[in-house]
Amino acid sequence: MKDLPVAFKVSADYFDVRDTLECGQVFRFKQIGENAFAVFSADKYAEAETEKGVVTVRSEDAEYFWKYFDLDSDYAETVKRISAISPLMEQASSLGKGIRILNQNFEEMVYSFIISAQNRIPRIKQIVERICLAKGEEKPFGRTFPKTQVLAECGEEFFAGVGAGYRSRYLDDTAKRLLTYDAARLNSLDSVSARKELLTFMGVGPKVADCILLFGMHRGDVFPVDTWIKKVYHNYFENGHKDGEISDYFCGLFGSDAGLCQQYLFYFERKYRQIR
DNA sequence: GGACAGGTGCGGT
DNA sequence: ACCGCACCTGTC
Repeated sequence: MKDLPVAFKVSADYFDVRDTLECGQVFRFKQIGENAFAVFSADKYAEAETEKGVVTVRSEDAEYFWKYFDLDSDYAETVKRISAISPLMEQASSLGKGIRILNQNFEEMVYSFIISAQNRIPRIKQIVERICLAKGEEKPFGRTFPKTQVLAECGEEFFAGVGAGYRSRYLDDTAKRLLTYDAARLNSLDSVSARKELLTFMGVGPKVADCILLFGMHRGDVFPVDTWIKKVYHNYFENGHKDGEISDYFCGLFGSDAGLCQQYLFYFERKYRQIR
């Protein structure tokens, strides 16, 4: 969009827009140019273009996207810390150092990651897109992600209609529950308690709960375990843990950097080691 | 055709 | 608490 004002410009040293968007934490974005991406979050919109080592973000909501892209955090410092853990972490963080953990909308993350269960990214994107097209508010840049008040009245059939499959029941149930849910109280809890609480939502298991915590509540001390991470564990960390213990194991290993380490390892395994 | 996808709920031990 | 299995829908 030409009339979109420049919100800010930042160095691309620790900010690779493509890697950040494609590492599986966000489902509403699209490539709009060779080095340009459009990003949607809740009811907000931005475009990010990278040229000569500088990322230019255009948006009406500068403050929102500054926080969204986590630009107050010093990733150089974190990468240094993670690199010191082991040669593998040094390699993984060196490859993924452009990835930033986004500050996304809590409710959008809840719905999106319920959809993500046993699903591939292109289809997750497609289902989310259909939900926005059908129930989102129309804006100059496209459609917003619908608010819970709207989703709570859609009914299970609506979600089935957009291709959510057996997750439709979970989405419907969760929307109705979020309607009267105290998210502020959830935010006040530590990550372990908040995780326990999230597990009581239909369709939210350990993996989805961790994704909501990491991407929707900015809790860096959690470690989502999916099939890729299981491969990572068995390939490089095998230490006799059962699947259900892998998340705790990595949290103990990486502490407050766990979430970012997960992203680096995920990226590493997926992009550069596509062996089985 | 069947196995699987960035898992989870459920019923059986 | 810990298994094993079915599950919408696409794709290979």
